[in-house]
Amino acid sequence: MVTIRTISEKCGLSVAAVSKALNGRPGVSPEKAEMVRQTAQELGYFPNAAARTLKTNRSMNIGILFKNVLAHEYFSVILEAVRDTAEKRGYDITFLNNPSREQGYYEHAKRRQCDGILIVQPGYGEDARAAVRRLAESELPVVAIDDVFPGRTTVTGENVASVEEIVRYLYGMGHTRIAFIHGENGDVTSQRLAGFYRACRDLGIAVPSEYVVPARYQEPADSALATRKLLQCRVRPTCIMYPDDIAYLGGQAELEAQGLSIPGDVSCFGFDGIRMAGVLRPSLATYRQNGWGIGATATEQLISAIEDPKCYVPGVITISGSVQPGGTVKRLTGAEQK
Amino acid sequence: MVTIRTISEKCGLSVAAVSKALNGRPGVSPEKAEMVRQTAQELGYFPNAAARTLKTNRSMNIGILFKNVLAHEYFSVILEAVRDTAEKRGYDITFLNNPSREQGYYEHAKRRQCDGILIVQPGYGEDARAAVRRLAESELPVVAIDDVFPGRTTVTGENVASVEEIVRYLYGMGHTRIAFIHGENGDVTSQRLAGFYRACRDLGIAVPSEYVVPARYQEPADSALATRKLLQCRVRPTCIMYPDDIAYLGGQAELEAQGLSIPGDVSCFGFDGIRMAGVLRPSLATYRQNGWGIGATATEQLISAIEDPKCYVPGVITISGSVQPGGTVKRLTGAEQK
DNA sequence: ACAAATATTTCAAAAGTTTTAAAAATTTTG
DNA sequence: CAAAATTTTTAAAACTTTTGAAATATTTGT
Repeated sequence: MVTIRTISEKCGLSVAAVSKALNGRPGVSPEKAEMVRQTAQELGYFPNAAARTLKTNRSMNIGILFKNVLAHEYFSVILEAVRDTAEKRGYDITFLNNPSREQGYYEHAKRRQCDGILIVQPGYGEDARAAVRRLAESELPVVAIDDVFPGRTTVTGENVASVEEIVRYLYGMGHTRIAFIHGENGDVTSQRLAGFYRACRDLGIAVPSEYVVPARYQEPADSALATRKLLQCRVRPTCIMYPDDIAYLGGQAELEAQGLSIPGDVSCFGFDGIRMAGVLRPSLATYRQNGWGIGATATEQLISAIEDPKCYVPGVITISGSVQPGGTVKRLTGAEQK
Repeated sequence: MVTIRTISEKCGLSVAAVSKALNGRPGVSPEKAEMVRQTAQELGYFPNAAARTLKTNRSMNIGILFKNVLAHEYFSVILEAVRDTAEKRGYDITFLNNPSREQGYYEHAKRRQCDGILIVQPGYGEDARAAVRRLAESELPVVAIDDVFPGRTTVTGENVASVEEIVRYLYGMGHTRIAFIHGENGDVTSQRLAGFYRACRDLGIAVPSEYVVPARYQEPADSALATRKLLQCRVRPTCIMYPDDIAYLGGQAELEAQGLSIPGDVSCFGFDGIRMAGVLRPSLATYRQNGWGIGATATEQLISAIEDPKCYVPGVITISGSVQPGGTVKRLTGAEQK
């Protein structure tokens, strides 16, 4: 194995000099530094991360909580962005294991000397919840995505403004009877609901309570059921907003089963903007989340905080997306609006 | 920081004794061992991975090549399986960075002391290809998924048999005019083609050359175009097989645009069995790959090889999936078969 | 040219763990 | 009960790197 010592012998220098040269530290003459780099190259030297970590207590490693979410394209994109950003800054990423009795997230992170932690909303149960809190309350730099912890930095997609924007868009297309099928309880959902109510109020749109129906994210069956309920309203909505693009598929199936056409009879709007949306026929109008931006920003924030704790600003950073029009929303004529 | 030494002082033992006790090594009396474990627990001790790695030259870390594939559900599932399996065996996983001039996959893996490497078919370009080969030819244990390297273990989904099974299924449903839109060149595609031709020959199905059309994986637009071509055949196929489920969406759009119904006028068959397939209307008949099995098996193989090199058996391990029937395939009556 | 200042290089220690060989304590055997 | 065998414990070295202090060499000002 070729180590810093091998190089030092070959160059007739001390290991200290070699270390400094390799790290571009002052205290070694330019010629010798060049010579060292040259030799390292020839010998095929690469630094031993473990030794470096042991000595410096820095691992250039970011721990990441990421559970059961890979199947959602939104999270996949976030992960790609995290990976890409971390790589550019010279960091590796390590998945933190599911917490067990003898080792929680925090213990795992410490054992691996993680320099910081990224919490990407894991589908955690009650037990894991405690382990997450332990992490959030630790001395480690932590940045969370789509989840808020006191005193911590959070990066999240627009939730209030996005739904407002959607409602405005639909209103602009002539819709005033807008139904909203929303996801299960949580910060994200309550914010989206707030956005929905606010936009409706601002635009003077009345919202019958039966137009707001609960369902779950990523569960087409729930949305199918919710859609059926909506179709039974005395005054049928002209447009239905779904919790997300996948959930929309359930609504689509239900509408089709009832012999209704999209957007001829009912317009639809998704959320997330996954690739599939543009491929469906009719293409799904949706709100395109900037998953890449969210992942990249969170990672940048975390690394900045790692490298200079003064950079750590607790609070929520919101990354906005944009309405992506599609064939599922029909422009209503005056007559249709009634 | 609480280290092995802290424990040794508290227990009045040497650090060596503590190390042995903690690792369940012989040479320390049961009572003292218990006492050490107890104290470690109380003090909240966790071993320093860097120090351990430095000394033992084992990192309990698996390097993984994984690029640009997260957006495909098939690969997401594989990654989840890898993660889960590695975790159960006490290993962490580290993404290997994109190769740069000064650091290829191999260098990164060595720098981080990875104990073994998992190559999950990355969408690599020509330059990365060289870095992959370097890895595959290294002394490190390597297991590849869906790609073959001489002298290495490969875990892959069924490619020949799967397509044979599909054709038999379609034949059983009364189809004999079966078209195949296939993905871009590569081992996977050529195997699937081989399976297609073999099954057709065995069943006595004639395959006009115009029934086999090239496209790309995960590219609906390609498949839309290919579908249009197929519809221009003098004798129109009764069923079209697509490269994958996402690609099918392009075909679906094209057929709809031409005013043809699925499966009334044309039956369709996908590949991969992603979740969406069951949610579409009509539900997509597809071949469900056992992504979890592939990921788990590959990881098991790799870890076995790491822990006992004698376990390393070069060759291809095939994990089979299964035909998943769906609404896009119509059972043809005698008359329709013509 | 010489002391002072500056730049370069080397030395030695340290980080936390494992491992080996040797020492000490205990148990078994003749 | 002493000697031999076995078990338990200890001390020290090693793994590779970084770092601050000490030592050496070089340059500058007078």
